[in-house]
Amino acid sequence: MPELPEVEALRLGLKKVLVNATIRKISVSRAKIVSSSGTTRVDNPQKVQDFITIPLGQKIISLTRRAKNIMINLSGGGLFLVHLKMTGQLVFVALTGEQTTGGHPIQNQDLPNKHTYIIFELDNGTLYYNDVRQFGYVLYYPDSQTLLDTGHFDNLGIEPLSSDFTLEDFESRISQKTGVLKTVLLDQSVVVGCGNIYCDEVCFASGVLPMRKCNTLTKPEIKKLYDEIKRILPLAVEQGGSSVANYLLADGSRGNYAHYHLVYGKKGKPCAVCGRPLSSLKITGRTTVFCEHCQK
DNA sequence: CGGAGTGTTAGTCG
DNA sequence: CCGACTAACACTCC
Repeated sequence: MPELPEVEALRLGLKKVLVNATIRKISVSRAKIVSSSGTTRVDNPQKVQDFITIPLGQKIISLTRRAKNIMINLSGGGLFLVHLKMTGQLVFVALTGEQTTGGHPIQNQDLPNKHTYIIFELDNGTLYYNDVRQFGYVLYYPDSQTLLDTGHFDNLGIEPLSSDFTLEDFESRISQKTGVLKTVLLDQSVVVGCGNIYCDEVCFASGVLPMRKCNTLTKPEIKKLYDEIKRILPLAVEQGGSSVANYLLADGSRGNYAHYHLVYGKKGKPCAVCGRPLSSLKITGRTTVFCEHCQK
């Protein structure tokens, strides 16, 4: 269930092993995964047919990312768009047996397994797409313009890891908003990349309560939120990256997260700063954890 | 066993 | 334009 740092760490890990690999064979065992995105999911035999035939013989030339989407770009100009949603995983098993993975926390399990829906056989190994809840998708587009024309990226906000993400930009975006902070941070049309974990972590690190209305935030509070987004997300990419590289070293089902979370999943546990028990509340239907004492 | 909850996000409705 | 809610689906935890 990856947020931006996990997706970026996965991209960086896979980039090392996938670039220059040639696609030999593709199998799809659940048509809707490659047929359509969104909530109305329809099997489309023609899309499956194109997906498993057009890319054959092509090389993977690069892996890029927009928000939580990974693009696998092919030598023929086409590309795969991957969104892992809640439980998607990509696992690459090299011919040497070494594994590179990321996304949903990996269980020790056979590959392929009952949640494997796509298998890409490459000249240097095999790439598996697994997805327990099947919300994610891997779509093939003949070129990047066709992807843009779908409007898939139209409502995405600024990339927090890019140099375009400036304090001025963040301030102008957030101060216009009337909603509560957590909801706005979760809203991918403002700043992309924060999901339920990083929203809570950023709010805690910034000393700001997640239920604050955005238009009541002071300039120093906005600056602090901005600084913490710029600090925490790249830090998490690094930490994710260190264990994405080789999953045999990862500590089982908990995966690579949790080591450095200060509030997520810690309701009732002592605050890392003041020791008082952390509180919890639903905001926009999402469990939110915070410290009543340390966050204002 | 039953119901709630899960790192996402599109779509719908008032 | 908003916010609230739902759906897509499988599994785990009380």
